[in-house]
Amino acid sequence: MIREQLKRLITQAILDAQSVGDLPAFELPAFTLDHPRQAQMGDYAASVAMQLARVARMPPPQIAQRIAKHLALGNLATYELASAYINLRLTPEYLTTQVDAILNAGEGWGNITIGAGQRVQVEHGSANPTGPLTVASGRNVVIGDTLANVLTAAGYAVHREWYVNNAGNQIRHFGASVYARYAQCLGVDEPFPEDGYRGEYITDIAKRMIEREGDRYLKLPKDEARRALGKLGIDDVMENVRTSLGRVGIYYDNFFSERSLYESGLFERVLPILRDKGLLLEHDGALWFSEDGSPIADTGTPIADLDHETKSKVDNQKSKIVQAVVIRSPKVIPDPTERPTYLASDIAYVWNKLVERGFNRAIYVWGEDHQGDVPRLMAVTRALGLDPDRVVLIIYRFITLMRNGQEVRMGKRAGNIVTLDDVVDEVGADATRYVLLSRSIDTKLVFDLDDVKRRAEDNPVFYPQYAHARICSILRKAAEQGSLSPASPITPAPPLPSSHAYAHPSELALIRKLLEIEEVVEQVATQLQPHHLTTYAQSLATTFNAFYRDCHVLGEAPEVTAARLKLARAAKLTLARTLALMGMSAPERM
RNA sequence: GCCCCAAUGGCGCAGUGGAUAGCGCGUUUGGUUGCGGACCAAAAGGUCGGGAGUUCGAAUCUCUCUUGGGGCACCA
Repeated sequence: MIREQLKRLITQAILDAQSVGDLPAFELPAFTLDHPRQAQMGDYAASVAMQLARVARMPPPQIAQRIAKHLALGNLATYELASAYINLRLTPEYLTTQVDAILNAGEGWGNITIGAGQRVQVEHGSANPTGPLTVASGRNVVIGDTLANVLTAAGYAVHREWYVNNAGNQIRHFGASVYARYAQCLGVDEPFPEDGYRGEYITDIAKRMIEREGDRYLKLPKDEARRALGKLGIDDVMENVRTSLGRVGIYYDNFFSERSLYESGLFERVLPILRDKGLLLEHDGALWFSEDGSPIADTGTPIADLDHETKSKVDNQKSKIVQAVVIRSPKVIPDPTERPTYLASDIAYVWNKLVERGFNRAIYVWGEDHQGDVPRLMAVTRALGLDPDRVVLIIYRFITLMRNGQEVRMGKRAGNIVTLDDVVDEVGADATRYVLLSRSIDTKLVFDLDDVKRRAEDNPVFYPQYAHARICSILRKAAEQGSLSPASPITPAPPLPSSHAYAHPSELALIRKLLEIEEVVEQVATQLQPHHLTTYAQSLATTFNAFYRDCHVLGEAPEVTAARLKLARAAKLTLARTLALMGMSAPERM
């Protein structure tokens, strides 16, 4: 990356200055290279001279001068001193060579290597398999999928996983609900369970069961029938979920069964690790996890677990001491063959991720309702002797869906859900993904269906796609005129003769913007904030449109047209890559 | 009560400890005898919620207060 190259050159200049005595000896602190606010100040600005004032015991401008004196930038960039700032400007010659570099990189353009092949798992989605994929889960899967795309581009070996919560109370209620509808559809007067799922899709599932299996479950003992139909129901739901995910371009490497944590005996193998450390406590017939092994008071009333202590002011959430969380209790789950509690699964699952499968990092994408579980998972991870830094929790805020100026209320139990399919039907997959990505995960997102549809003309959702289609149109026209072989829209052309270096400010601005994609990939991969992609896509399209306005491509002198066609192709490639990272299509026409 | 998140032009939001805080929508005024007007330009619009602190330098870090959202069950 260019920024890293420039940083290395500055570091070298400081070392050189020190070795000849222009600067005194000191340990070089970490420093940054920023983009100056004003373009006229250059492409990058180093404020390192100010940082060094104390250790070098010199006025910052003088330090800047002495660093600059040793700066060996070659033809990469030029520098200017502005007080203590060292401003660097990439040269047109260098920028010109980068257009070829972009086209040569092809589909790999924008990829960086910071991941160094580390194995990272992104677990996302993982909604209870008790109903269709809702638009609320849409934010989860789109965030997770996009991060997975970007981490892949950043050089990580990424594994995409959906955790199927096919155990526990909710599943029991679900099974009972399917059974009730099943019986009712077959004319049996079966009461609907109180904690049941009231959505109509349950009846649909029941009908499909009848079609496939007939009435044979009526002949089984109720408990057995409920369990069996629950299992089949989950399969049915998950199949539909997969179809819905496919419509927004989301695929998984694995669907991981929660139940398998018990069926494989893993849970019973991992639990002794905690027991041996004295972190498991029996109390009132239940089994508890207590991170510091502190005894549980016999209060006679249900123990409110989280009397946390603050271990560190820096990161409360992650380092909280968790004193008591129940792992197994007959009051919660009476059936000893069923999964004990949610935490029990988390214990086995994190072990499975980090030890059995050996991922370097396990990223969990969780909605804000799971925020309270963060300390528990971190505590369990520590207790198992695993490095908590290998567990990364991404907590995103929920979305509010608006239609006709009103908030659409949703609840899976009550059955008034808006599915992701509904939204995709209404506004399309690309717009759905774009909107869900467009805000920081830390802020709540208002998804106004009417907004996205109504203003299809001046809608920011389609702006980058429009720019892409516009480039395609130019390239098509060029092909008709014989300026470009239509068969090879992105194969590299021969390098430009140096006399045709790009010189127009709008050309150079566009190249600079194209090069930024690597920084965006790095930023998203390190901050795990996918909305930077939408910001970049907008500004990339804007920069291209300025080029389009100022620099005519076709009908200029042959060398100029050839050079600008190359630049247009590089812009098309960069737009397409950005859209692909967001999981959006790059249309040739709109 | 404890914990997490948010507060930035009229509205919606970006912003990596660095220079004159940006973008979209909206508003106003303009733009193509040429490649897609789903485009572009200009203008108006800001005490970055209040206060204190750290720092050469704070929208950004710390503390505190205010307001709003979420989480704090032997639920998931």
